[in-house]
Amino acid sequence: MTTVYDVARVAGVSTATVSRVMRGSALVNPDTRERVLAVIESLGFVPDAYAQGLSNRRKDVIGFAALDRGGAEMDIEQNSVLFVDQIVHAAEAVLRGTGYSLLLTFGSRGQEFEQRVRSLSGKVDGLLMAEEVMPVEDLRGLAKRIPLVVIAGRRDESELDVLVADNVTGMTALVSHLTGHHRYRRLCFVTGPKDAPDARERQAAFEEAVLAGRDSVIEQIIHGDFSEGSGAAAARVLLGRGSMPEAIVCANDQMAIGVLHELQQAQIRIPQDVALTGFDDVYPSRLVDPPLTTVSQPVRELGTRAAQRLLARIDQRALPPQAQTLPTSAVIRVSCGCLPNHGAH
Amino acid sequence: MTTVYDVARVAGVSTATVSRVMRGSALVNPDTRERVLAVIESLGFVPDAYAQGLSNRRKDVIGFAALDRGGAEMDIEQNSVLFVDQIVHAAEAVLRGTGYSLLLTFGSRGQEFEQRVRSLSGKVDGLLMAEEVMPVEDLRGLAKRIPLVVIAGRRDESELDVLVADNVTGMTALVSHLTGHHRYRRLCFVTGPKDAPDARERQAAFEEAVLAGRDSVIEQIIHGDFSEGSGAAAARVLLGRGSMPEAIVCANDQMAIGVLHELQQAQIRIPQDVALTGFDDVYPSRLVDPPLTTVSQPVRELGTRAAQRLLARIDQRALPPQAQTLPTSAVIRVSCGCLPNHGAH
DNA sequence: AGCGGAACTGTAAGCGGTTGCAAGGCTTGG
DNA sequence: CCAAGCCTTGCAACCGCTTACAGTTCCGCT
Repeated sequence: MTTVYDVARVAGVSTATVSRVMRGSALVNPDTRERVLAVIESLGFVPDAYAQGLSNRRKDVIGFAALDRGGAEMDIEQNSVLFVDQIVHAAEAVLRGTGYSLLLTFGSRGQEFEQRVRSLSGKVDGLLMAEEVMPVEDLRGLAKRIPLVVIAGRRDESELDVLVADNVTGMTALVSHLTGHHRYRRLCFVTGPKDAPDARERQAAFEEAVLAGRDSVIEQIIHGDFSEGSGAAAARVLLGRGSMPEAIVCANDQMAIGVLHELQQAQIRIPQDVALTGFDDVYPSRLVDPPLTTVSQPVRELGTRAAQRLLARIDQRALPPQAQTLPTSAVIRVSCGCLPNHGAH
Repeated sequence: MTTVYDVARVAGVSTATVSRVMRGSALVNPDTRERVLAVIESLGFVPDAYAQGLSNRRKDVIGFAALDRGGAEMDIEQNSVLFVDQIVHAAEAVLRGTGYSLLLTFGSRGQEFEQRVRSLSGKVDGLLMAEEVMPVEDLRGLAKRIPLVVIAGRRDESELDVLVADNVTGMTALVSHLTGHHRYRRLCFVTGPKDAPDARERQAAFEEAVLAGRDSVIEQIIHGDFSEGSGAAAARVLLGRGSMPEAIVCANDQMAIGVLHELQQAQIRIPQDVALTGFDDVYPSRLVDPPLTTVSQPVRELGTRAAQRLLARIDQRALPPQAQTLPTSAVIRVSCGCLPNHGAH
């Protein structure tokens, strides 16, 4: 690997001068600059970012840690990767302009992953964390040492920068569409994993909204884990009961898609026999037949704002922690029993 | 930020000892070790990875550069992100076990992006590059300085490690299904971007396969760019002609989905009025109605192998360059005119 | 008692950049 | 002709960690 020393030697100058040229300092004679640039070019010199980082006390790297539900072997369809990936792309787009790059780690909760995140924190200037990657107390500890922004973590965190989507209003609107507009009375809910704050919030909002309806009831709560497979399993539970509720509300789209396929396989028609809804409004939700009624989250916006907030905090570590809540809204398509074109595609 | 010096001072030892404890060296007195560990714990010390990297001459980071067709504002549906994201996840899963993490950069071809990749190369031990991120000559130059593995780049590269899917056999099988089994005669093709080697290969294979059929003809080639929108545009071109071909073959699934929606909007039925196929077998392709006949690529496998190959090369820089070709296969669903359950879902 | 060696620990020299400070060369003005 | 001052450049310290090498200390033996 060629270093500044090599360049300096070949160009017949000191390393200080090479460094000045690299960084575009004004105090270098134009002729010298040219000479050094030529050598850099011919040697294909690229400065070692680690040495620079050590000297500059900044690494120009942002870490991104997220849960990878399902482990290494998961396929895209079994997973909520779409959500995470959109956030990654959004964050990367923000950082791109600023010279930072994104360092990824995925994992599933546990010692090993926490260890990985810890060591990651030595490689970066700041950390973006999606969902509840680790216990809150550890999170607080981390935040003391390094700028940290949490995405879709628990809302009630006053000591951390958090970005969340407002699950409540979206879910409330959705349920009131089901119980009000459609007059469905008997509803089921398919939950997400217990360690996902979003999942818990959606469930709570669902329960509250149903109870708020005059005569609607929660017929059953079925546990899922955000995966399509767990949606299919939930459908099988329903099938096993012999009777369908009037509407099935899922904590995310992937599970709704799992439910959809499993029920259709069993000749149950959606929405004629039972209404079905999701949450997230991921890309595939509008592609399935019938198109899924769901709640749209500003996913990219979440990523964008999180990245911006992190940059701000890196700039100014003393910023008071702030929780930003982004709005969600029900998007009515067909699976709830509405006619096509009501508001779709 | 706390450093080894802080730890050493508090623990009353030298930095060398702290370092030994951190790295689990055997030559430290158990009592001393305990004491140092306690201090590390209480100070929340995490070693600066950059200083470690400088000293160890390894960074434990792998770079990943990919094209981000559509720019910063693209949404997931307008983009081939699904493909890239799957590769990222697969590669990350391989690296995870080895202590490496993945440093991402996306961009669209051009000076600025190449510059970004160059500087990225100073931050990593090796580079994974998806598609034709930069001109081949620059790629060769890069590869001289740093271990590099190209995914889905051009095949004919004997000086680089390359991983490609065998577009030809998949496309050939697909076309012969269309012209043989279904006896379609008049086919159209929607191309991908010119700078994507995969797109070029698929087109060439398509043309060759059609010409190989006795009486089938290429009715029209329509230019697309892998985005769903460009598929819709292609459909509009067809609609504008007044007549449909018998089959529309798209260079990827996203464009096929765009075509599908646009044609259905115009009351054209798939596959009754015109057959349609995609390429890649991304997750949504089985969700659309009708399910898309397409060609399945071992995307995750591509990412996995690329990462493994890169690790091997980092271990042993002198390895002779190698091109690995992974098989693809036609997956027959409904959009080609076959009945459901032929081989689907 | 004196010595060899094992077990620990400390000293200090890098790793490859950056940058404050000082020095050398020139220009300019008195 | 000399001093002052600007422009360039080099010297060397430092960023935080690792590790070769050089002590210390403490045993066990002879």
